[in-house]
Amino acid sequence: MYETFENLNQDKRETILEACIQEFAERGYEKASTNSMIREAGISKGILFHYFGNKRSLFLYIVDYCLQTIVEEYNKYSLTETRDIFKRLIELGVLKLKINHAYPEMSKILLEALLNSPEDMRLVIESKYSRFSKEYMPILFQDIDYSMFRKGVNTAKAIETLMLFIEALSQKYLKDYEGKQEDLLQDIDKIMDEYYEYMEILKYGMYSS
Amino acid sequence: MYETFENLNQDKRETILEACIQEFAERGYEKASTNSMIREAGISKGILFHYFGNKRSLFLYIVDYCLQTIVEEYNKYSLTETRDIFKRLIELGVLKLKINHAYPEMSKILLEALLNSPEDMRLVIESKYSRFSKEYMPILFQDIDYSMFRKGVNTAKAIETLMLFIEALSQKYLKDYEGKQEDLLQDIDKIMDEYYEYMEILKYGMYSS
Amino acid sequence: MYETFENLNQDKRETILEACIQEFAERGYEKASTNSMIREAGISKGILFHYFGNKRSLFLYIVDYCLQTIVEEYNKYSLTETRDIFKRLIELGVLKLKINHAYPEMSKILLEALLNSPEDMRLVIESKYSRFSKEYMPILFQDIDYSMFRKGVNTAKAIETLMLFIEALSQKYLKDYEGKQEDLLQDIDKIMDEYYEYMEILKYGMYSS
Amino acid sequence: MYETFENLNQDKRETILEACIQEFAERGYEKASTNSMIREAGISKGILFHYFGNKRSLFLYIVDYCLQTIVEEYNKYSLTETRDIFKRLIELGVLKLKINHAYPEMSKILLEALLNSPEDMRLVIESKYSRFSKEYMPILFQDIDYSMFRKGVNTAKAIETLMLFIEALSQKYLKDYEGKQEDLLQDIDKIMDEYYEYMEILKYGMYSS
DNA sequence: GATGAATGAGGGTTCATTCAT
DNA sequence: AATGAATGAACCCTCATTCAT
Repeated sequence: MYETFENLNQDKRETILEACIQEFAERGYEKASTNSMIREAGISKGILFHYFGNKRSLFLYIVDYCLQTIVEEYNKYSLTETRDIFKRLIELGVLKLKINHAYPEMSKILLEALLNSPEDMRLVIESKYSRFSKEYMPILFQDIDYSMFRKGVNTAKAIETLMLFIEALSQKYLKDYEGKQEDLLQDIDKIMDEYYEYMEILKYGMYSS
Repeated sequence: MYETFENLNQDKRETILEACIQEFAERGYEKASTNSMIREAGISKGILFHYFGNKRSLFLYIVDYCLQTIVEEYNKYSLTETRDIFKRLIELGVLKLKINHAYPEMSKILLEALLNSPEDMRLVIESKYSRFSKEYMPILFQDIDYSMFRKGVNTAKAIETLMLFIEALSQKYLKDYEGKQEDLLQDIDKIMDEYYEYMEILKYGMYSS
Repeated sequence: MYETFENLNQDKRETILEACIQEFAERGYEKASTNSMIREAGISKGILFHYFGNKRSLFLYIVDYCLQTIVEEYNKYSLTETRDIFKRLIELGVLKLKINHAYPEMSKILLEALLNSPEDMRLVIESKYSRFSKEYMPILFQDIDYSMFRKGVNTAKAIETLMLFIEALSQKYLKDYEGKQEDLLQDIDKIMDEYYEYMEILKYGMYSS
Repeated sequence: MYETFENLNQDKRETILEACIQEFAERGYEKASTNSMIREAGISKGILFHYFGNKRSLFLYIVDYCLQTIVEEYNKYSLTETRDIFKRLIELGVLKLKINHAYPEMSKILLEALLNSPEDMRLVIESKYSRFSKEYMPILFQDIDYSMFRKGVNTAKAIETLMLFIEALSQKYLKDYEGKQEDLLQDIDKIMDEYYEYMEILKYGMYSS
């Protein structure tokens, strides 16, 4: 399956992928129009369905492609060696921010796929995600130096707090920079400083002085 | 505009509003079917468009209605008199949770309207929101006792941190309780306890001991 | 259901029915094109589906309409009072012939509906038919004078033989006159004579001299 | 024409023929999918059309092939030497039944081809049939002992009656045994007895006692 | 004010046929 | 000879919107 498509030369393949990604990102699974895709990609109706069978399979292929691309991107950046969970999470947060910003359409597709896909695709998509999570999460949490937390702090709760917060912060920045001309990357140092500033507050609450 | 609709007797008006709200909440703006609405409301196709002109205007009207309803709900509950920002925010968070849970459809519409509406409506909808924010935010932050923050803490940043966190926490709880049989209200005390637990960690980092 | 359609003025209704009947008769259920129907009837795509919901319902409606028309036609002609099964069957055969020839498209639809309709419609269609058969068959066989059969003839077998034969004969005549300019009705007397001639042979074998 | 196909080795040729026959038999001319055929036959799209030009020609070729196969089968069985038309026809009827049952797909194709093929192929197909009939009929009717008919019986009419009846009877049995597990061949003696029973009735009417 | 019949572009999908390789 | 990628018209069906009544 999909091999017809994957035997295409890179140029054409990317043109098609881009057209599909753009359409799915902009309008979501159900509203995305295969007509728009073929128009944009400059291919015929028939060949799109020859490649992917139907809209559903096309979408799942695109989700796979996005997930793979994004995961590769994550893997490119090895996190700094540190046992300080704060440092790790900040790094992760910033990395996430960068990747989200570098691949806004793919990121949008992946997010929407998880939240708003039709019932019958949800399970499939969730399993794709969990495969990634299971691979990545352990790296994030192994060899944390828990001794730095002050006594009385529920470390599990603390870490959950941190992650929730990082997530929320990412969303905020993405929204701020959405559609703006100037690149988020230019401001990345300023953003990291802000991250640190926010995190310092949390850190103070969690670590022993 | 809309005045023919607003001259209707309350019963009919509410039947129509309910039908539209239900449909928009369930299927989102684009997929929502005006046919479903008129079927549910027991009115004719023509009159719906006579009232609202087109689907877009109908949706904007519904968004307004939801926003107004939700804001009124916020205003019903006067927050406890306190100058402690933590207490205020926890109360706000819980209030938000309650209202979201009490008006799940309206809340869903408002959220989706902000996130997923077509390009050409986004600006209009955002401006509706900001009008509300501008009205509500001051109440939330007037007469805060900033003296409780420990020295060196950027209070503006701290408050922003808190709000981001509350928001993220709300989303988490709503997701947890989404579709579950048992009522969120039954667990509200347990949830408030958890809120406090999380907040204690943050508070410890921000307040002087 | 279907009431929108049935409220149409007779002219338009008949134009549409005719177009649909023609298309279904010519190409069968699955191959029949709703596009051809609307083109022929001069109506829009939307309104056809507004009237009938979908192709399946449209077809069932058409089958009902044909069945009703044909049954009415049968009922118009009351069979001669006779207790001779031969006479009855000849009359019935000729009547069948006439009706088939007068309504070739409806007859074709009804036949095809019974033989070649998709699995999920077969039962529905069969039940429509059986309602008609149950009503009509008793009339055909009540008060038959069985004493006329010669001894040793299995009357059940004999009658089955007759009916099979009549059926086959009908098919032959219909095929002979199919598409021919000259009308079967003009030749009906000649045909009846032939019928009698054939039947005399059988009768001689079954009746006591 | 067709010669590239006919130069194939027998194995491949039969694989392809079988795949096409199966598909045409199962779904009829128009709905038959060339895709299914090539999938089943394990050949490429291009070569199928290289062999046969287009679907229409392919179908006509298949019809020819079926007709030829079935005719050969008829010729294999030489009818018992007898001048009694009844015996001949019973044998023919049973032979027809056997062949229909032994080659259900080819038989189905031939029947459908005659009844339901598109306008523009009907004539061509009918002429193929008639060539066969003209060849076979004389054998059936030569040296009949007409002296056995009783006086006053129009023998031509009588024979036509018999043939029509045999045809109708065959259809009945095929329908009865269609899709049934137990084999028609097992019941063939019982069926022949029934044939005789029916025919006795007719014979009594036609022959001089 | 109120109805709902009517429109037609657009939705995803299938398929015989062609043609560069 | 043989492949199968590519085409595009046709398939049934949906839907916001209009308009005569």
